[in-house]
Amino acid sequence: MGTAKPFLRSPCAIANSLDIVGDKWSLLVVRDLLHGKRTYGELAKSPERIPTNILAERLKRLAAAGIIASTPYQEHPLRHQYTLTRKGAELGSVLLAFVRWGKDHIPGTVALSQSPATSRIPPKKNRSRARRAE
Amino acid sequence: MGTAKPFLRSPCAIANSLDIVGDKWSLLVVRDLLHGKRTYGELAKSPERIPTNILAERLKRLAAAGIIASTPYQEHPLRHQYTLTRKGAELGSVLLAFVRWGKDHIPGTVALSQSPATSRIPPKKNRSRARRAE
DNA sequence: GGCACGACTTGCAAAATGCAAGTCACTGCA
DNA sequence: TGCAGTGACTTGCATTTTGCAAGTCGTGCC
Repeated sequence: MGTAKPFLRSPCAIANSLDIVGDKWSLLVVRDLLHGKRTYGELAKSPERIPTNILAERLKRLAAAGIIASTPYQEHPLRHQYTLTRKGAELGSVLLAFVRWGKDHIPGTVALSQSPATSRIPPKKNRSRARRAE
Repeated sequence: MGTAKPFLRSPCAIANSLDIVGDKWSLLVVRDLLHGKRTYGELAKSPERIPTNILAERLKRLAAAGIIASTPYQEHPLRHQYTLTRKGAELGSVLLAFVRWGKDHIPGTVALSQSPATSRIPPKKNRSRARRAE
């Protein structure tokens, strides 16, 4: 149990943070989640068009790292909604630092302001005929 | 000229920042430079042991992105010292956000406190016999 | 003269990325 | 009733990026 943490590279907090979210996509997923997106489809439609296989893998990785939590919101086709854990939400300060730096030093970039969007899970259009046997 | 920025993925400041430093090594190099390291050898000796080919490539990339500047500090074997530009130094706030997040959420990690080290460029032991023909 | 050392390069195997399809389980409508 | 969507993923590669191990170059030093 209490086996000492192996630390992939060193005990440095920065190095270990980068081992978790140090790639081109993870923080964009966190950004979208902070902005209120919740389903796979919404995440896949972000302007950067993350490849779907990578999105699926990142969601697993981030969940394994305790940054996001996925809870099923419907049983049958089995769909989940993804939300940030506290740990994940606190990456917000890192995102904020990136936004500031980017706007200051990369001409033309903008902060995709978060539109709370109040996106609910699929409007759940009343299923006219569905209902499986049983 | 005034050609519109292509924007690799989107105009988002975060996405564009990640296109520059969004990998496992770049920010560690920036960290070391902020901590006062200046030569290739010093950077290569960091606890994470960055592979030397990757270090050489990252230095080129960061220089091309205007994050670091390399100036020769000796002619003959031709050696450079690497320093952060203002743009690079301002990544400090991003690093700081990562340190805080890492220390709060990844047990056991620490901030490799910056030792100004006052590391000068090699002590320049007076060259006893060097001096090439000519 | 020759070994050692710092600063890079080169080669190559292994892993990650990106694109295009394919699959599964419904939903919607004729 | 049946068939074309649609959302949420998987699977298959081709390409690119890592990472490890050596190799090279030009001295410094004895």
